[in-house]
Amino acid sequence: MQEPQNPSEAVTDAWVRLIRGGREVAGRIEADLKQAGFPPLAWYDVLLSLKKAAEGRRTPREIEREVLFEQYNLSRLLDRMEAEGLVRRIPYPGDRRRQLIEITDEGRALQRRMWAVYGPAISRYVGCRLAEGEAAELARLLQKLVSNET
Amino acid sequence: MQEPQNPSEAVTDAWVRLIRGGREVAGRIEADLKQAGFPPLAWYDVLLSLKKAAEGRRTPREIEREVLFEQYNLSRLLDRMEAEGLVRRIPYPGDRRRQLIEITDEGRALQRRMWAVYGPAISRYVGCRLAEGEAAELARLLQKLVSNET
DNA sequence: GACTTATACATGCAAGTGCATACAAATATC
DNA sequence: GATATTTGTATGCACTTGCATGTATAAGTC
Repeated sequence: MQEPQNPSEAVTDAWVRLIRGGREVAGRIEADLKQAGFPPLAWYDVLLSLKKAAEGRRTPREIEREVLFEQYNLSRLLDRMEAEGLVRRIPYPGDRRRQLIEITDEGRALQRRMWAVYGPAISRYVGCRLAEGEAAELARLLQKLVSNET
Repeated sequence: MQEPQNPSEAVTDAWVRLIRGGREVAGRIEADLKQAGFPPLAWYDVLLSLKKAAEGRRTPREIEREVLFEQYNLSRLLDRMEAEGLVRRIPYPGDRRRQLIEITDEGRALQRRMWAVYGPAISRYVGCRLAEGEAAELARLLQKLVSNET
């Protein structure tokens, strides 16, 4: 593999816009959620991850990997979510180190109510600004950034 | 303007990858910087913003807008950077509410030393994964997300 | 020119995060 | 099967961030 040199202008530009754009759009969407009285996106990510899982259960490790959370960070987020009755920690059969996080009915309900704000926000701040083909192309290019090399 | 509906799958996908990809790549780059003993990217952003400015000076407001920082956040970041001798606060002529932030020689030096790590990191984690045209296309698409509408 | 409003920056306090490390159970090693 | 290593999760502490608000100066209004 080629030793890394200084990046071209196009590459630097893409990188800067990736960060700035991501922050900008995330900020707008988070603002919509907050204004509607909802918790941050991280909560939604966890709820959705659990909802998609079989029986609404996942280990913390699985959630971490899916939503790119630090272990200690997720641990405390789950504390808060459990305190709100959105998830429940249950023992992992056959391994007492582990645990399963299970989404509650209340958690499912919150996920649905958040989507009613979140979905339209994605449309407003992303969908409305890109043609369908552009969105697909953007997704494809971003995909290339996260493959497992280097 | 169209009332926002639920986003298409391509749009949602682009959004999710934007956030996840941005976090992932930023994490890798920050890790390289930290490992080299440097402060976080936010510091670099401020230093570069000042360096590009005429006489190495900008008001906090200008910096905020360029790097998308919260006001209170930048205020405290500048405290830390000033404590490290990287920038200096000087009075703004004709308006005693404002101030000018000026980069010091030490600040310029740090920016250069950080670039020696940062530039190659951008190459490694972005440049190496995209053809030149793809990088340009990515930049173009991301650009569309931050124009001033809605 | 007194009074209100707006702008620029700072700050107390609560909440979140990073880092290192602790703790506990499981697995590997001998 | 005792000991060391690894894996999964939690936590103390320092630092950072968000929110609300404070302070000071400038600009607008009458």
